[in-house]
Amino acid sequence: MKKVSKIYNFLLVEYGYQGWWPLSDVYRKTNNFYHPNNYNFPKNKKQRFEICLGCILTQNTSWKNVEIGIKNLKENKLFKSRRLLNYDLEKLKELIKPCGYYNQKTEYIIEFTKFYMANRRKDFARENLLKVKGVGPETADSMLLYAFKKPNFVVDTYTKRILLNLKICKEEDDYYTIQRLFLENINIENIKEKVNYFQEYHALLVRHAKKYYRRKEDYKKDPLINILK
DNA sequence: AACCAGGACGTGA
DNA sequence: TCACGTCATGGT
Repeated sequence: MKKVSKIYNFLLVEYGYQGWWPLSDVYRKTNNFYHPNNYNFPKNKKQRFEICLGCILTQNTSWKNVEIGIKNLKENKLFKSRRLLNYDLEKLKELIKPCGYYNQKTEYIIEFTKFYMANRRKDFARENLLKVKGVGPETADSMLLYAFKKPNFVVDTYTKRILLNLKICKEEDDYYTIQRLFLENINIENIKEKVNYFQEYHALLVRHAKKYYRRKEDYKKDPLINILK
């Protein structure tokens, strides 16, 4: 099935490099979170930690909202795990409030940070990440792919919505069925290249979905339908 | 002004 | 396992 690579090629030409994962201090002067066609991130521990927290904060929430929370955290120098754990709980909730679900997310972030500190010298195993309260399959894969550069494919609701519309998957397909579709239809050997590819692919799918998959009446306008014929 | 956003958890069946 | 309710702010 060459559909997987056909989709990628089309999206890349259509939208260009997306520069994920967005980071608050990439281009400080322009206040731009993105770094298109530069996969050399994270550059340090703070950036890695910021990505992990961002993965939790963006659960079922627009990135615009998350940006506000990220800025709040950054202004208070909270991308250091020990400092975050010692920070006042109610103040922390206030900083995270713009991200929505702020009570849960504050708890999730604290739980994750404890895990993060306890395992900082080891490699984060996916199964262990999933034991952390607030870290599900997508969040775990996002962290592994963007913060730890592991070749995992991130499946979000947009991904399934697109594949359903293109009749590439079925309604009853679960997370891992869809993930396998991508993992098994890529012939890139080099791990580094594979990571870059998966990072870009997921970002492109999100970009594309924002254009054609917010309202149902737009689904049929998706140019990918014709591309795959 | 309703509707939804780069999900995950807890519950009951 | 699985369907369903819940969590919540900010943008369109």
